[in-house]
Amino acid sequence: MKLLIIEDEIDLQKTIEDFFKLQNFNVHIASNKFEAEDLILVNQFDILLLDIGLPDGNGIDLLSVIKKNQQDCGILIISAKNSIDDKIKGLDLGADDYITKPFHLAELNSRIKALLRRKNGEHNASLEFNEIKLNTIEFEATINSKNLNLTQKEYLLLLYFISNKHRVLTKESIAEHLWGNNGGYIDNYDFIYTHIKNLRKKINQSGGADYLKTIHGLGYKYTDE
Amino acid sequence: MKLLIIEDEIDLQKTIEDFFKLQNFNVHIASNKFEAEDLILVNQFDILLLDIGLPDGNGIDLLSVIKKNQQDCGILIISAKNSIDDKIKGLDLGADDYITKPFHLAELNSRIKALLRRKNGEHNASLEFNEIKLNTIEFEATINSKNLNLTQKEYLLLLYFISNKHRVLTKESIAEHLWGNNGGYIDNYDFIYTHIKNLRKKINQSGGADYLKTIHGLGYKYTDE
DNA sequence: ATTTAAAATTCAGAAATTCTTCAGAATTAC
DNA sequence: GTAATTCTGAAGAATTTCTGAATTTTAAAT
Repeated sequence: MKLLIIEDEIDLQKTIEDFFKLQNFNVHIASNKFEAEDLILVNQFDILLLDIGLPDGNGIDLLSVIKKNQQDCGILIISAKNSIDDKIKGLDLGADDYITKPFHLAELNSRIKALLRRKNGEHNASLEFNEIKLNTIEFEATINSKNLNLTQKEYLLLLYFISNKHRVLTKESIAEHLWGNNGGYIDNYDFIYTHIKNLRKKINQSGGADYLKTIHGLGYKYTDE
Repeated sequence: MKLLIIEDEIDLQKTIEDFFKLQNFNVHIASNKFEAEDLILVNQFDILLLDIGLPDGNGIDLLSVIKKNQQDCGILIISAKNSIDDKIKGLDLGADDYITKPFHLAELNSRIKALLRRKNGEHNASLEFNEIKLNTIEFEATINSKNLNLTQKEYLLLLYFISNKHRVLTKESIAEHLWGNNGGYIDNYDFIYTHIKNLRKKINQSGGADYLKTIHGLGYKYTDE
């Protein structure tokens, strides 16, 4: 899960970063509009935390850039003042939720979780594919209700495949999603090969079918066609 | 993917060239405005890397030539640090992104990838011709929604034909498009024959008609006339 | 702080797939 | 009919992917 924090207060930045890194989020940080725009143009995020009060101008201006360059990104606005104006403006311009400073991490957390739930709920009804089910709360994968005992990377891999079933995922995009390698050039895919191999083996040993297909020269696809 | 590098520093030129050739880009080079204009008038590029500081004048002048002669080309400007950053960014010169020297290849790479993503996102209608469909995102060709299972070269070949249907494509231009043989002399077309043969066979075995005609002495044409 | 176990990554060789080359056959143009 | 061009199947080369094992990293427990 890729998260961008746009926030100028270093302390708050760090607190939020640590908190979500603990939950295995792939966390990126921008301290001002300029840095933020740079990252937004180049990366795809799942969640965007946007503080309105930035040193180089009102963060609301960023919303148009975000909307133009982010496909399916949940946007949560942070504002210092309890300014109704900003709230309306922000939600109007496409933000998904709104939280005022100061706030407890717990609240931020539950709002983000709710956002993710809504986002996934929309067009990802249940994370399951034939006999395989993913429990996204417990980070657990089961096959005919038998636990697959996946490691973290294996779980993330399977999650990525199942939430993009029937689509070819290139090794580059897999690397980007699982390792946060942001469009960077990779010359060695050995670790992907290994994790794919191990994932396939576990699925197989639990009686799952060979849904994880290799598309030679491109990447992989999870499908039953 | 056809890339033009307009850059006078030989070292940088070479570094970028090697890097993108590794990724199967079809890389062209110009060391000054004069050379660049020559290439721009004759070729269509997907990505144009333009260094502003050229020996024979400010590269910004080239933008009008580019705009006039390039259909759908992503433009990435390279500029020396602190020179005219703000002007470039502020002025609407028609470039899509810019990067300041010195930069890491990884950053250049991710900016170019992002540019391509944005560019493709705009108009990604799937190409089709009668019963054959090309999904340009998944690099997949289907015939009556049955996957043709093409290899990369076969797919690229079919893509080239279908995006130029009813037109005769010479072996020279096919070689240039698929192998990046830029105007170089070719004395052996065996590999084209072989790929054409294999492509025809796969289309045939999936029930497609013989749309890929040989124009003896000239090349090939994809048509139903 | 040390130890221990699990997970992630790297490595080297094997296997599979794709690409290119080749030689001979078929087709076309003159 | 002859020469040039195109087609074809098969072999060789190159590239990509797979695999088991070794190594390093990480996290947990003492």
